Amino acid sequence: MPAQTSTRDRVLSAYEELLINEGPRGATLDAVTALAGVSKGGLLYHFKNKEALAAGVVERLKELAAADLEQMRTDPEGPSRYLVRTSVYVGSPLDRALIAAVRLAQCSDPAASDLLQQIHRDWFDLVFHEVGDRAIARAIMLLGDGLYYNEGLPGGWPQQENSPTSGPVEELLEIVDRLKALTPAGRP
Amino acid sequence: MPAQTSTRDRVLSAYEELLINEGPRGATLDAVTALAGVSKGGLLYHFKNKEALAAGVVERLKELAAADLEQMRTDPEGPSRYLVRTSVYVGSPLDRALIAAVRLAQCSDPAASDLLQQIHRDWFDLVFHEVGDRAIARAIMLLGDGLYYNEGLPGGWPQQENSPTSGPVEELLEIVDRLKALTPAGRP
DNA sequence: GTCTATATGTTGATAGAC
DNA sequence: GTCTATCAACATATAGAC
Repeated sequence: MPAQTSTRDRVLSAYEELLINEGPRGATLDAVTALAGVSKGGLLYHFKNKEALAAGVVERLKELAAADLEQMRTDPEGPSRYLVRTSVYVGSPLDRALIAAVRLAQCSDPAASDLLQQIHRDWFDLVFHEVGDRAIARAIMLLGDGLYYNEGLPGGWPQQENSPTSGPVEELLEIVDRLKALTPAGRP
Repeated sequence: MPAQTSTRDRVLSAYEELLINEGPRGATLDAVTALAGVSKGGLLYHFKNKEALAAGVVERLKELAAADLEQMRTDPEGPSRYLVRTSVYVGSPLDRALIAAVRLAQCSDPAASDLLQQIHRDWFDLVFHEVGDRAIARAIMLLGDGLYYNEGLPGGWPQQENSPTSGPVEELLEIVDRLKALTPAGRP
């Protein structure tokens, strides 16, 4: 694993960046070549067409998500808190790959859609196993989803710095704890 | 207000439909003309360019959202329950206009972004006024956001019919009630 | 108000030199 | 492995007939 990123990796990251910031529309081959500092021929040597580029993003996400799932499974605070904690966009490689894949899925990329659905299901399984109640688990998932889309997707519900709906994660984690505590009393 | 939809309205609806189902990429003028059953010249008579088409979607959303906000303000169950209840995508004109605008915002349409942000802020203000606690209000908003994105955006976290994370709204509304009830005890 | 025809620019992809 | 042409396909937009 060289610290020196390969051209292939640079191209892939540039494509991710453009998917995130400009959307699928702006992520043209020309734009990718410009951002990656490579010619069109150079790009197409590594990825024979645009479809292969998208497949590269999906493959990268698959690996990052697998590692993250293991983190979530073994986190000392438990999967629910881990999920919400890590649902605020910080621009990590996983964050970027996830958002890029969401963009691809929005343009009807079946591989991206399938993987995102799988990831989402994996998360739910861990949360459900922890809290024991489907509705509560669902609510916690939605909290995370809302966070991801709100603060991760430029142009979702576009947020300004001090938007009333943004704020510290801690207050949300406290809500998560209360939701978890609600579970036993959940059946009247 | 004729029940017979004008060509202009048909064009606008076709553009919305394509934004939702095919994404901004697939919402080409040709596709719009095909779906609306009008020629390119006919379309461009009503909207002189693509930017005007997008502005038309934003304008339509503005009107629908204003009417919806009034509903939310006066709903007998209160704004929070109204928000979550109506955050499940049912394909209403408002739903469609909202998702279409989200797509536009994702492709860096400033007018769409601004309006979406304003709508989101209006919702939050009502919810916050009802529950009195910023963190709880934020959690309820995120619940709604997650719902919207999950079940409204094709390709978000793509859901199958009986996905573990989908389910009846009622159970979520119960969670909302419990969140609201949490408020007084919220300060330890 | 709606149509056809056409101009102009982009985009994805190929061929072949270095 | 990377580059420079170059092309066919498609997108937006205009002009003008009906």
